[in-house]
Amino acid sequence: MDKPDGQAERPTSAEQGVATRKAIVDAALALIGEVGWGQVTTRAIASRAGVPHGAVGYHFNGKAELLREAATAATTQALAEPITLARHAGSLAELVEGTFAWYSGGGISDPSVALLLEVTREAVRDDALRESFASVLRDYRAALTDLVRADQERGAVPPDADSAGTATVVAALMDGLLLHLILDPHLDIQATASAVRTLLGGNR
Amino acid sequence: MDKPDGQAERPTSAEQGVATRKAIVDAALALIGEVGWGQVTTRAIASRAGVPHGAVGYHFNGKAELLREAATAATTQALAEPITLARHAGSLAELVEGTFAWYSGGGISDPSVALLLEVTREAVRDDALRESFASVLRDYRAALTDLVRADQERGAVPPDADSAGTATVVAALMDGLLLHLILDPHLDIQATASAVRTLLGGNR
Amino acid sequence: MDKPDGQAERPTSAEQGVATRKAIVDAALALIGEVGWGQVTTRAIASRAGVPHGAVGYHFNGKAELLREAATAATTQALAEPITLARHAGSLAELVEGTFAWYSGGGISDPSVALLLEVTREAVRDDALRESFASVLRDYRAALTDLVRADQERGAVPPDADSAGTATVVAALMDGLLLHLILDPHLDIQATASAVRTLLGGNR
Amino acid sequence: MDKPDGQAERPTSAEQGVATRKAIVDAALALIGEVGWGQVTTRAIASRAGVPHGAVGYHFNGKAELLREAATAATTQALAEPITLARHAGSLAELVEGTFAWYSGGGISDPSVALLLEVTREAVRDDALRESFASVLRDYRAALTDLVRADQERGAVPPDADSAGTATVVAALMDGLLLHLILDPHLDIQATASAVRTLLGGNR
DNA sequence: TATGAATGAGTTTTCATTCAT
DNA sequence: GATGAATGAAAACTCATTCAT
Repeated sequence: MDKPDGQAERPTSAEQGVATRKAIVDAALALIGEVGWGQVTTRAIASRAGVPHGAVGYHFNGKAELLREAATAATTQALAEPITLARHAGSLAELVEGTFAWYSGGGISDPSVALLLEVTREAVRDDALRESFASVLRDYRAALTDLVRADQERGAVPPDADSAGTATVVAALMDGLLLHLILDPHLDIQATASAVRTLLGGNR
Repeated sequence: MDKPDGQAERPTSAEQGVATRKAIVDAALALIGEVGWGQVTTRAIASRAGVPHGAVGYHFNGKAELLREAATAATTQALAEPITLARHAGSLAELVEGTFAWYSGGGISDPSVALLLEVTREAVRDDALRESFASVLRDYRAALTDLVRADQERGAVPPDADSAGTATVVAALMDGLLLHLILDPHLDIQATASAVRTLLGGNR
Repeated sequence: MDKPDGQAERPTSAEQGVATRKAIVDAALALIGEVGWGQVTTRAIASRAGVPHGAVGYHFNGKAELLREAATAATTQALAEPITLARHAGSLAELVEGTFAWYSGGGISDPSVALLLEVTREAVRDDALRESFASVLRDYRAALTDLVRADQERGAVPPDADSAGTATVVAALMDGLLLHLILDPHLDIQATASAVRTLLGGNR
Repeated sequence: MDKPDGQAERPTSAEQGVATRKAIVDAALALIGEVGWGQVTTRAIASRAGVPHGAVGYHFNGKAELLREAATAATTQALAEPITLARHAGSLAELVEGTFAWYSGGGISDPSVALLLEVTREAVRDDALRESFASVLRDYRAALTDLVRADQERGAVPPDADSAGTATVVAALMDGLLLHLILDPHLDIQATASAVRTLLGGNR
């Protein structure tokens, strides 16, 4: 702990190390999203992070380890908000509407979207990364499952529907739509939203 | 001295050139799927295609042009079968069931899945590639839209649902599910299929 | 010989070969001046000449031989006009004034200037090329020497001056000035011309 | 632990870097003169400089930048001695005689002559290089102009001659002669020197 | 005779990693 | 602990030349 008198002007060596590590990871994440995983260089990371080039090799055992650590952190960070939203949503319909609103408002341009696509691509060939990403996704689907169950108790979702399966359907639908939007920005979101309302609402 | 019977024993120089080009593109596609877009090297492509290294530079203006040409061809090829299936399916339900069966049967391991993910990632930063991919996707959604309309006439899909929107929903759902399956192979496909049946069937 | 009836529509194979050779040499010369000796490629030559790429290798034993042949022709061509002018000039003063006028009129931008500089540079390391260039220069200086002698008889140049040496001085002066003009286009030509007049005229 | 007496036995990292840079530039200059600008390769430079190949790319942003930096330094270095000689010469005649003596003694074979010719050729297509070369040449002509003025006060050069123009004439004459000597080593220097003496001396 | 596809040697450039200070 | 200069492996690209047709 810092001296209780508040004299914390000079950070300790250890604190400095932690700050440098974080700066490097943050810079790596930003660059992955901007230029793509394969185009990220250690020099660019150091430059973006404002740390000397040697610091990258000093704090991480090679670029691969750094990127993996960054990517693992990224999935958790990027899904933290969606998970929180799912946990606090009043109903599936509310969550879905909110997501559509975000898409319509240009959410596709969010840096985290490109970043997550990069991480997904990388996860195909990196089991550790995939498992870590899958774990976060399971948390997300779990939150959705709870929401589905609440909706079922309320009668908004058919009681005979598999709750986990329904959660997966909703998650897959929204993520798949994001994918199509990335590739075709002119896709008609409103018509899609309307169709979703009809399908989900048709059960009532 | 071409025999008039049309039996061209030896390929002409031009024919050989076309064959070499194709071999290079095919090798590039295989490698993109196997090792990832960024890890593909011209040497590896040449080696895989069984042509000398210089041939790559001779037939294409640099690696970028080669990969883009290959990727453009790939999207068309990879979606040709799904589009055909959609055009010949008797109903949306039949198509969806077939897709689920393919997923259950290990379809995720199909090389074209990894390839399409690579191309998608690349398309984010390459407008020409994205537009070409988007065009194929529009064809795919158009086939699905026709199927939705047929189902609506038959009463299997609510007549008030937006047909194009519904087609997008189905496409996004299946592609998003593929994405989740890539990241989490243990995901319960059956429960998801069941939920989809309930949701789609609930309209009846 | 062509048929006396004038039926020369189709050039003979030999004539075609000569024409192709010339087209290649001309294209090579143009390119040397434009992009520099070392940047000239056989493909660019063929393209500029409007002949198939294979024709270059067919008509010349390699690029080096082609460029040397072209360069040899170039020196003769480029100095043909100055030599003619020297042979027909009424006096040294007239020739010098004409040269200054050409310099003032933008003669430095003439493609042959850049070409001759390229050839000179190359001649340093190619004895055959240097000897051929030197031979043309000797012709040029010989024409100037005759002019000096005529001036001496007329009393415009001191009779005790070495005529060949004076010719060399004049040639070197004009060429050296060209060199300085290439490097420093803002050089004051008029002041230089004035000084030359004073020096040459001072003998009277 | 640097000794306070200033005797730095081991060069610091930064000092070493400067030395490496210089070694590379020097090697580049030597090679330009020996094999010609276009034939210089980074491998050859590294080899000649005794540094690893990668060092070239590390210290310079590409071959072009390296050669330009080297060439800029070369012009200054190569003209440093002529400029000094001009500034300390007692008269124009003395300087000219000294130059002729140098030419007669084989000065044309001096590596810097070939190097300057290479740089001149390159300067035609590189404005920055040309301007840097032109600047040095202006210094040279300025030194000659001062010499001409001194000669005019002494009566060795006509008072009505434009001093700057006369300086340019002398510089152009000597450089042009060098050019002719490069191309025709058998040129009679003595006759030329004699003619120059007559012309310059004729003013008296 | 003439073509242009094919080849492979050689060059520049990039960059993660290492290591002396 | 920290730095940044240095290294060398690997990649893409260029291009003169060759050769089958």
